[in-house]
Amino acid sequence: MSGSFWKVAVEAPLPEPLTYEAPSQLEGHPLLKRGSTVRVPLGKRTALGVLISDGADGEGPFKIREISEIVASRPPLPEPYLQWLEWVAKYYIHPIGNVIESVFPPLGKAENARQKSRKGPVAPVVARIAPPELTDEQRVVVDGILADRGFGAHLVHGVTGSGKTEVYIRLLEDLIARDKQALVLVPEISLTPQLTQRFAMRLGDAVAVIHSGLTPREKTDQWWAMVEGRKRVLIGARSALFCPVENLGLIIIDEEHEGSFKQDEKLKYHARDSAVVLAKLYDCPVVLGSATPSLETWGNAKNGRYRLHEMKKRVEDRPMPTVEVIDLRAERDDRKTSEPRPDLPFWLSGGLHDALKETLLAGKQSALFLNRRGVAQSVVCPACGHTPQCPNCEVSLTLHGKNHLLCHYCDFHRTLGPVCGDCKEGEPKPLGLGTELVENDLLRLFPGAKVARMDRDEITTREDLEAAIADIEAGAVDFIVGTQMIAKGLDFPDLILVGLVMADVAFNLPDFRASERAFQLLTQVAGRSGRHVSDVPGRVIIQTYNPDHPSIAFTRAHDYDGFARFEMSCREQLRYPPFSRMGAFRVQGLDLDKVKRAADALKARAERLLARQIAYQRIDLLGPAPCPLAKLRNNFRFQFLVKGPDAANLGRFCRQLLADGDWIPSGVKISIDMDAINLI
DNA sequence: AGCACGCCGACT
DNA sequence: GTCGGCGTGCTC
Repeated sequence: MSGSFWKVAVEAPLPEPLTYEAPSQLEGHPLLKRGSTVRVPLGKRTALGVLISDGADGEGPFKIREISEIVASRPPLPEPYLQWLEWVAKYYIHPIGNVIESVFPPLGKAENARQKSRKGPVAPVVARIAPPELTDEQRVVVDGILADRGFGAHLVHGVTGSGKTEVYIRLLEDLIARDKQALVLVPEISLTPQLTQRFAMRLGDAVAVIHSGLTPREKTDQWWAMVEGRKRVLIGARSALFCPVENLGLIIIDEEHEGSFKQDEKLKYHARDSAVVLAKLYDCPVVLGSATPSLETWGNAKNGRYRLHEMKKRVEDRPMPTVEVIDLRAERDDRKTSEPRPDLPFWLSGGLHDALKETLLAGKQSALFLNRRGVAQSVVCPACGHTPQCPNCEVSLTLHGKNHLLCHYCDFHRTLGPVCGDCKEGEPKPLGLGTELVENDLLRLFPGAKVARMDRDEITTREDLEAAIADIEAGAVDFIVGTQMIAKGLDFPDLILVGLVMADVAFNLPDFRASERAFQLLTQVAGRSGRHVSDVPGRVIIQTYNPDHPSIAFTRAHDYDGFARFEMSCREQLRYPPFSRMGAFRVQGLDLDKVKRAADALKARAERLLARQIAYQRIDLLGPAPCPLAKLRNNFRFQFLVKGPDAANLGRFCRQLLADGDWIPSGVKISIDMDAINLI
């Protein structure tokens, strides 16, 4: 009595669904249908899977095994959601089984997980407050988006402090009134209590929150609360997209330009782009918000694929901060000639020093931004020029504290001896600077001042972050010194001065997006200043060796449009995204020679494929070349880029290129990163 | 991912 | 002589 055959996406790295047989006692079961979760035997164990389609035939080299059971506790995946998962697997060229398992609740044993967690509530519980009055600009944007409830991608381009969050809240209030559910995606780093509280104060207990600080049990609780419809709005980082809600009516992506929406390991999906596809399948709006949209999104807004909504003013007509640029080259020359200021550390210009002092005396707060942690970038021996390197990665070690050398890419660390390990003569000296050094110098320059350092060394847990924010809000801090961590989302009333210690670090990276990232970073950091003062504008001081760099010039003028126009024309000339799509093949392994040969072989295969099919003639091949970080955790890494005008065509090419992996030598791994953001 | 198989170093 | 290290390979 054989039952029907089913294709099942099993939670294992298998490229295709496997075929199983539904035993006769399952025939007629109401959950024996596409989207249901089942348990199946797989090798010597049992695994979860999702039914994809019936009617498969029993042909093939395998002996077909039976589905063990239907996991009835999990609701079947909604059809549009399942279609989305299939799209994700295909587009990002990732095994369907591994894509499917991302939608399983974090805690495997769903049945046990459905009890309440013992800890306090995960989503903040706060008193509701009355809505503020919308500005004219906000009103226009809200009405514009609400005008059409079907699919539409909307870019809300609003300057920092223009009140994008209030726009989101209004859209969510409307959505809750219509009995729908929404996903709100924010970069993990800005998923602060400050932000979630703002939502909770207006939307009350409709809000669920998922972030990396939660235990699996807590995440699972939030997951079920959304899936069962007890909560309406899920706020989370990119992975919140993998919560299969039934009633999806809106997706919001805040700070859509953020690179962290792209996952760069395992399933290398872009949460923003995937969200647009998900919204399309659910026929609902998706809202992308940013003060500095990615050029990909800007291109889509300009060519009419996305609707553009502009907010050019800060709320309550607060002024944009003034931006001053200090040329560090001139500053260095000054120190040789006119009255030298030996009291100042090398990284601090007289102008920035005076501004810091002034702000301190006025009882206000300043923030100094530098995207490098540690005391120094590295150390160098003055006698022989030797710089200690990480033995596992091709990078120099960073100095932390007095004598700790740390690799920022793997967990290698060692103590720095008093004499150079190479020539045994020189005494190693710090080279460059990091947040720790800035902090130390500030404490020396302004005795008694309170300095809060915010970087990954100082802030490791959510509690640390909450404590730091509370300190700053309470006015117990005079200076904030931080990395990226302070660039995004934070909103402090007394913060009126922002200094960028060395802007150059951002745009000297070997990446075609370096200028874009530098502009975004500068603008976002600058936007932290003076958000709550209506009379005097906040102040931003940028120290740089390249005052004429376009990223700086346009930041100074608060001119996003100008920057976008400039950068778009560069991209167009070089046929870089958004004027093309790009996929990055990464070839890695422990044996340099083997890896190199595999990378060359991959290119040879690509060339053959290109020559064989006319449809691929406009695809460019770049490389293979060693990755900018050519050795990481002992793995040698090569990169091979493919570029083409059409996403679907390029995708087909890449899938075909990876179709049979038989030729890949053992010990070498090849992966593909579609629409790669991180080319490092 | 698991889970096995398989072939080389230090231990009762 | 075995215990066990984790490299390699397979799963309907």
